[in-house]
Amino acid sequence: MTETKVRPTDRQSGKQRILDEAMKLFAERGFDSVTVRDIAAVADVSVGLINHHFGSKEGLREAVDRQFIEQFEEVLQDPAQPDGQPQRLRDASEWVDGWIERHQARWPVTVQYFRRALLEESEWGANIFERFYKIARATADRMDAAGLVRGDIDRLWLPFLLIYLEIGTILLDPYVKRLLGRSGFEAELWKRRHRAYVKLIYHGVLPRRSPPDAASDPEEQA
Amino acid sequence: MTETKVRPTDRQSGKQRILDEAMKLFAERGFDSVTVRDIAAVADVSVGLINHHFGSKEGLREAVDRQFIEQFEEVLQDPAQPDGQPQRLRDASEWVDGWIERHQARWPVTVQYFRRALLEESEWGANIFERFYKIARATADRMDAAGLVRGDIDRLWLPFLLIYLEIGTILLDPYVKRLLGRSGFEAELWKRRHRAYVKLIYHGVLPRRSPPDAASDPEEQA
DNA sequence: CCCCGGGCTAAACTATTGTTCAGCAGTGTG
DNA sequence: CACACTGCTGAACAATAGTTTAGCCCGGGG
Repeated sequence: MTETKVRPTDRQSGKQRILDEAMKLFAERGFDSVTVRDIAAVADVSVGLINHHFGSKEGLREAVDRQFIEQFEEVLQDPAQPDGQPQRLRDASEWVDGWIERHQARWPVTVQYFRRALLEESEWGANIFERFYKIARATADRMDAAGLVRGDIDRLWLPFLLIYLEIGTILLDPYVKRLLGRSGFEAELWKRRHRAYVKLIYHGVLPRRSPPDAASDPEEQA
Repeated sequence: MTETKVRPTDRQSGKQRILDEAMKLFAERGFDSVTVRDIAAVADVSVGLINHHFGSKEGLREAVDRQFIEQFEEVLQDPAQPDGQPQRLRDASEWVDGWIERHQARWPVTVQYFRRALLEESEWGANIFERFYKIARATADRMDAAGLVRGDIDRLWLPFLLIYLEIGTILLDPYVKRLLGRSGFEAELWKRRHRAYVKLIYHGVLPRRSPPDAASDPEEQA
């Protein structure tokens, strides 16, 4: 056996390893599908240590959630956006995208964890969604106040549609990956997506003037 | 005990009840979080019957998946859209929305199950996503051919953005429900959302002419 | 009438999984 | 040197959950 074990001093504490590996596993497979023995194995600690530090598996979940939220909060106060809310939609989406990029660069697992939290409808997942909503809503309101939103646009749904575009990207990325062969979060693809996103929201897809052989407004076509 | 038991002849077979109740529970809590005893309890059968009919819990999952796909396929061949692909985006989204409405009206669980399927990244969930993609892609291509898509629109991302809007609605509905107090799939809200969705895609949110006190193109603002 | 077979039950059985606990190794302190 | 403290181990334990099995009920032939 050529053990490639790192010497104790070189690696973080067992407690931290448990936290990190548990987060990975929960993100990949979901809480119930992961056993404490799985975690102990990849974290290279004994099963007992988990309960020693966290009391129970449920306690571990809470600790992992806490760690995630901590990182998340930290990033929400990102210095790139210091004074309150962004002024324009573009800023907002850039801000959100930037968040994802930074978040993902440092903790690829976190995006996955976020995905699971939303889909599993945890209480704090709902809180995070609500924060997204508030940001989207505030942005839409501000654009509106600046006269950047047409009168016939539905004020109720606009913020949600913005969120769907943003979060849909996160939730469905695994499938995009299958189709495109690579993640939509790879730098190049991701920036391209961002531009498409901003353009769609501002201008829609229709040509400014009527196309050659189509009625002026396809919505009104028979 | 005033047992309100339905007489055997009045209700469907135990096998079918297991199938239906398992689908509900899997949809709500996910496969691993549901025990065979949970299922047996709500289906009002003995634990043994599950393995009797399906061999194992895994066999039950496959049967439930099969039933879901069956219903799903059935609906994909919906007579409302008999001859091939829709011609215009509006038709496509109406078709998809209509699908959801009918699907949800008859099997509210199905939407939830779909949601879970996407989360758990099952093989057939990926297939369904791919079908969504093909529909969205074909629609975008057809609009493009009809000259309804501006030249500067990103052809790669457009179909995905359409999907994000559609599927985001499904995946995030639980949270919308919390914020709005009711599901985005309630008839009135849902139609409103649909109009907002179509309008956003066609025209974006910007006024056609420059607003009073804003530059003509906010993207080019400093 | 007997017997067969399918649908079904309930208890027993087994494997898995969360939890507990007695104790070991290293470190620092009086 | 004794002592305590912390991080940690791993076997044992208990609860949970999937599976197996002997057998009941009942309707339909032979």
